[in-house]
Amino acid sequence: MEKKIDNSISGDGVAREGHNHEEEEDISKAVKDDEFKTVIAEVNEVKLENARLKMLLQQIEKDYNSLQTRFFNICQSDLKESIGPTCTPENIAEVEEEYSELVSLRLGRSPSPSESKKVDKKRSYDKTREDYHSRDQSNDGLKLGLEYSTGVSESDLIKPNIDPSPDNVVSPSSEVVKTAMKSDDGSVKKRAGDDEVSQPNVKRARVSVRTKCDYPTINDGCQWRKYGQKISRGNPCPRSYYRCSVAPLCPVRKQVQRCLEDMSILITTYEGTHNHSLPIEATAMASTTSAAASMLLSGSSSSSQSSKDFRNLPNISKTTPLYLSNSSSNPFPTITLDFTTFPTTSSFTSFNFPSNFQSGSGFLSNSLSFSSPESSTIPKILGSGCLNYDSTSTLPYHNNLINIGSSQKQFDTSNKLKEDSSQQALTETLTKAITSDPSFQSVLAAAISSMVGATKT
DNA sequence: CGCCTTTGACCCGCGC
DNA sequence: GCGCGGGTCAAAGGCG
Repeated sequence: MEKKIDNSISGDGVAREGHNHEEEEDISKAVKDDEFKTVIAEVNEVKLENARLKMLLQQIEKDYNSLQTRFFNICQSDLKESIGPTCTPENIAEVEEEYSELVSLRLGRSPSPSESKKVDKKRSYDKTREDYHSRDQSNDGLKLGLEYSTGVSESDLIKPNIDPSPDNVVSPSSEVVKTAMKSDDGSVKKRAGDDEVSQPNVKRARVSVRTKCDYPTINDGCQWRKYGQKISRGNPCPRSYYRCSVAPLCPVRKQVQRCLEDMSILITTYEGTHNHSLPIEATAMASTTSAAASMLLSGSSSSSQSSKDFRNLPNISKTTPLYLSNSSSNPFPTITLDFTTFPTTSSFTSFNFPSNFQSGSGFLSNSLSFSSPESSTIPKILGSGCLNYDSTSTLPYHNNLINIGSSQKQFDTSNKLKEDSSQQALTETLTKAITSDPSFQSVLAAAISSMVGATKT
């Protein structure tokens, strides 16, 4: 009896338990279903997003390809023009070779024969630098679009957002690549902080800034430590060598020298990119020089071609040489920003340096004047004040000149009539320049950032 | 004490 | 190979 009761009780109990368990299972099942549905919905959303991104990517690729085609067509048409009616295969080969040297922005460009030789020489020169050189080659070979090769980003960023980091092109070496150097006893020692300078064939851009300044050096907001001084040939004024002392491993250097023609003009040449944060007052100069160097590198040819380049540009008259831009003594592509002139009719103030940047001594810049052999690729922009762009030598910096395109048109901005009549063409050309040349965009960006920075401070 | 400038020596590339 | 010039090193000294 007891057992029956027990059984019945226990049986009831089991039945009840089973019922409860089923309910719980139902509930958990419902919850799981909900979760499953949610996950599926999320997956679907992700899929949609993915599809959208794919489409975007395809669109970008499409745009890129069309731009590439257009660019190539332009190159081809220029090529044909330069070949002229007497068009022989030899001619074509010759001109193409020349183009390959002149146009470093050329899409998919492979190094010119001379460059290849250089590279080979480099490799035989020092195997320890092979990695670096291959990187350099890759930088050299194809630089396109708005992508800046920023070694800076790998370590530390300069404050301005727009940092084209020319010297990433210039100085990926600015990271930790130390130059080996043989000492007297034959052993190999390292030169502290000599990251890029002793890379003999590395393509390095320099940005030369001409300012009217009574002080020994301009105050660009950065901290510098002098490490050497030399009296260069032909100029009684000594050249001083400074190294950035903000960060111990910063590869940036600058040379300061007075101009022989005008002792009031101070020529400051910057080299390298800061691998650390900069004080806000130093960012304007840093971004500007970076942008300028970026532009230089993206469109520069090797220095050895300067004479050939000049030959191709009879319209460009050579001006008084600067010591730092002497092709024989300066194997590096150099870009010169001339802030010694004062345009009166310009409305485009591109570089506003901090007030302590010797603005009182007449430092004011308004634009860039490009006189370049690479006219086919580097848009000639704006000038009064001036930025002279060239591979090795400083080309004439005409006040109030705008050199545009390969035709080397010159717009006298001081002449209002001409300005009005050419306004439309200028706008069109500038639009083309902005849309076609990433380097120009970088300079423009730097200029804008400088302006924004100036208004903020 | 740390940072900077000065300055002579040294290294290296290049032209002859 | 040698000389020249540019660029850098590193010891010594100054300065705050």
